[in-house]
Amino acid sequence: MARQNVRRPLTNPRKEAAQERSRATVDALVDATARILVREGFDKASTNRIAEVAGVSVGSLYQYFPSKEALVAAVIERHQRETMRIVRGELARAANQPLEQAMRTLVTVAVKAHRIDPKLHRVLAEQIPRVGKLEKVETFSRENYALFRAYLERHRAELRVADLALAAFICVTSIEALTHTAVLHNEIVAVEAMEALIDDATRLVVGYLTN
Amino acid sequence: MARQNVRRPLTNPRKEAAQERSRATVDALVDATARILVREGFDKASTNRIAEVAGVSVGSLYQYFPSKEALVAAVIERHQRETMRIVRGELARAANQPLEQAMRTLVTVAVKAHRIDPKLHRVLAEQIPRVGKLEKVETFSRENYALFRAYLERHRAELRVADLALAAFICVTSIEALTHTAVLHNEIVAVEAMEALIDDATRLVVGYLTN
Amino acid sequence: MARQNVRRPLTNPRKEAAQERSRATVDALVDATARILVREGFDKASTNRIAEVAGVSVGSLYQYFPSKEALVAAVIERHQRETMRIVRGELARAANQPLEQAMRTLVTVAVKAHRIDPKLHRVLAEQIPRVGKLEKVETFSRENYALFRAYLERHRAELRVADLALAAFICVTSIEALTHTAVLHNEIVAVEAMEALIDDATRLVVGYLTN
Amino acid sequence: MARQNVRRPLTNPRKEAAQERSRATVDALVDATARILVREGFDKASTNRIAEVAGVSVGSLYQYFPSKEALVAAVIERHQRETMRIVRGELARAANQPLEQAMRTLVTVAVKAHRIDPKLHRVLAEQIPRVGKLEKVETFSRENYALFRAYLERHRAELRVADLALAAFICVTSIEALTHTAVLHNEIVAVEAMEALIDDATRLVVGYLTN
DNA sequence: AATGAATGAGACTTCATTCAT
DNA sequence: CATGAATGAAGTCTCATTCAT
Repeated sequence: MARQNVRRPLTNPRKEAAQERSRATVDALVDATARILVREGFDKASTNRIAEVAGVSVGSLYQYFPSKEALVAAVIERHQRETMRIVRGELARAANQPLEQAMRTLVTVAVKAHRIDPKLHRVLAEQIPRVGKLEKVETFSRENYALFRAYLERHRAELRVADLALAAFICVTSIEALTHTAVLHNEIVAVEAMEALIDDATRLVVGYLTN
Repeated sequence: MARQNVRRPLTNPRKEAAQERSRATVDALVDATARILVREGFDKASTNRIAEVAGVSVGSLYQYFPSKEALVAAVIERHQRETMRIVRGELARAANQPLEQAMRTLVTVAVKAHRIDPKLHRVLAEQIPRVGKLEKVETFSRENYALFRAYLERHRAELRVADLALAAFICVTSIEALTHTAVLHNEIVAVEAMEALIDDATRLVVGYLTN
Repeated sequence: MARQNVRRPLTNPRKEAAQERSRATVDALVDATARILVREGFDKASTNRIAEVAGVSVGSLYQYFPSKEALVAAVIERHQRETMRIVRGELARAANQPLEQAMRTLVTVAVKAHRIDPKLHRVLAEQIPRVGKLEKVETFSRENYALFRAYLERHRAELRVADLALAAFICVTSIEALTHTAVLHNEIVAVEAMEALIDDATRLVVGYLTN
Repeated sequence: MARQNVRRPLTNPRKEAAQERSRATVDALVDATARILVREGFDKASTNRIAEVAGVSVGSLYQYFPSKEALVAAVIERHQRETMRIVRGELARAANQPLEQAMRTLVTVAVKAHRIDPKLHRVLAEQIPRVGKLEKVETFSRENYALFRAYLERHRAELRVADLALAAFICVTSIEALTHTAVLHNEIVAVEAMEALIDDATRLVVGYLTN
């Protein structure tokens, strides 16, 4: 009551604090969503439950996210951002490597990417379609595909494939499927097994591109 | 007497639909489910909607299917049965073909299989995990994998891969992913494009297996 | 089609046969209802289930009973008829017995009556209210009450109670409650225990009436 | 965190209704349930109807009660609590009274208890068995029985009954049945009639216990 | 902004009853 | 008459979202 009359400097520290609190709330909500998604599945992820796990009221949830979809989208986005952060550097490195090495790098990175949070990845892979547009994921694949294609263009001389677009499709799709399945379905994979997979996946695409 | 108390998994159908009228109803329901799944997605497939589209009352739906899941399971099963019917014969043929030809056969069959009802296939692929046990699908993949592996055993002499299990995994996974993605995501694919894909997918696995 | 033209003697044996079959069906239905009521409770007693247990189609059920209520009513009626058959004779005997002996007879008969089908009795006692009018039961109590009251009138000289109506109410209600509770709630009662109960219940009402 | 997963029997309430508005809602729901039970019977007491009569949405109903049964249980509990509040004091008084006076007190209290809300009492008596565990009621009877038995123990010297357990059973059961039936079935009872009943019921048990 | 009580459309399912065969 | 497939009103319950405090 009396509080409202307290003067504060114009560079409002209050606001900053508030902003920080907001960010914390948002994070808690996204965290909670991801956690529930992983531990209990999409169907258990009701907004009330999410808010509860986040230690926040439903009202607050809707202060920051206009809908449940938005929340799930945020989880996806964050997962993708994390993936990108890890992947981007290594992909850049690949750009300057000779073919075989580059392919090995790609495969290795793909495995790494799938290992960031395999369970979340799986849930998202399985339930993303239900969340409106899967644009985010599409975007991601497209970027991968584009980078790969560009690499092929630069190394066209070494290749024995006619249609680079097709070649890119084949390589990207195969690598993605192999690493995805390997990581998710044998959730605990012995290191050696994974190394063998990386070897063979590399040989698969290199052979295809160069023979 | 005791019969009635036997608990069945909720994904099995309820009655065998002896009479003709029954069978028509059951078919209409499965049809309707598939149609809604394809046109409107899993979330719109409420039991009331399904019954409505099937031109039947909800009561009838529950006379034959103990739950919504059972209906989806029936759709899956039917789709799988159809797929199998088409695939099985051709796979048998592949068993006696030389490597390259066999691989081409496999890829071609995979494309054909995915073309049976691509949209349905897509929905099922995306939402099967939600339907109780995905046993049926697993069974399917396993069968494919086993057949493939057996083929490799018989042709071991021609191969340059050490680990046949790994090789089978790589080939089956790649072929499945490539044909799946190619058929579903470019839903209308020019014949030539598909031929090129088949060529290259074949080359991909043959190269991998023999170089 | 041709059948309809077959001539039959006027004393139609067909009809008798049919009547017998009808009776069998009706009995089967009432049996089934009682059995389900006892074994599975009122809520499980759906008309479809009843028909099934009776080995008859629902359609037939409705041929003989206009509603589920009618079926339950039939069960009640039959139970009451059986009870009466057993009880009536003994009650008649009591009419000519001296007070104490008569009371003992009544109590004993009440125990016997409750033992005819205790579980059914219990279910009926608990769920009859739900079946429309409980007239049948009321009728039953009224008859008991009237008989008892008449007995008191005839033995008025020996009694030390002023209000015979009240006395009848007190005795009938107590005997009913005691035997009901004793039989139903200790479903397996040692014979001696029951004898003791009979002794004391007799003493209860005799003392009340004569002191 | 783990708290939420604790399974509770479905007859316990869900929340404690901390705020004032909540409590009002809960009360309205229990009230509405009792009212419908009395006026229209158990079968008409659907959750939607209850919510409607309570002037509340179904959602709110389920916010506080996990099932319809839980609501009925709440009604029972409340009724029992009220009964207890009235009865307990008087029973305590009886403990120190001489036999005849004590019995009269008990009978009088029983009448009073049945008069709290006779119609509700009747419905509950008839439909309680259907509501999961009738623990509450059983508990109640047991308490009565135990208190009565204890009284008999203390006055054993004056009694002419051998088996106190049996005697307690007979007295408690008779008093309960007489007052229950008297109050419920002659819903409007002239005061004198009730006095006469009390007199005679008292004489019934006193005579039994002491002659 | 935060809270959490309240909302209500809508999902799933059952079951007494009807009716075509 | 028998059969059993079909009906659909009605019941229970959930959950995304709103709104008064």
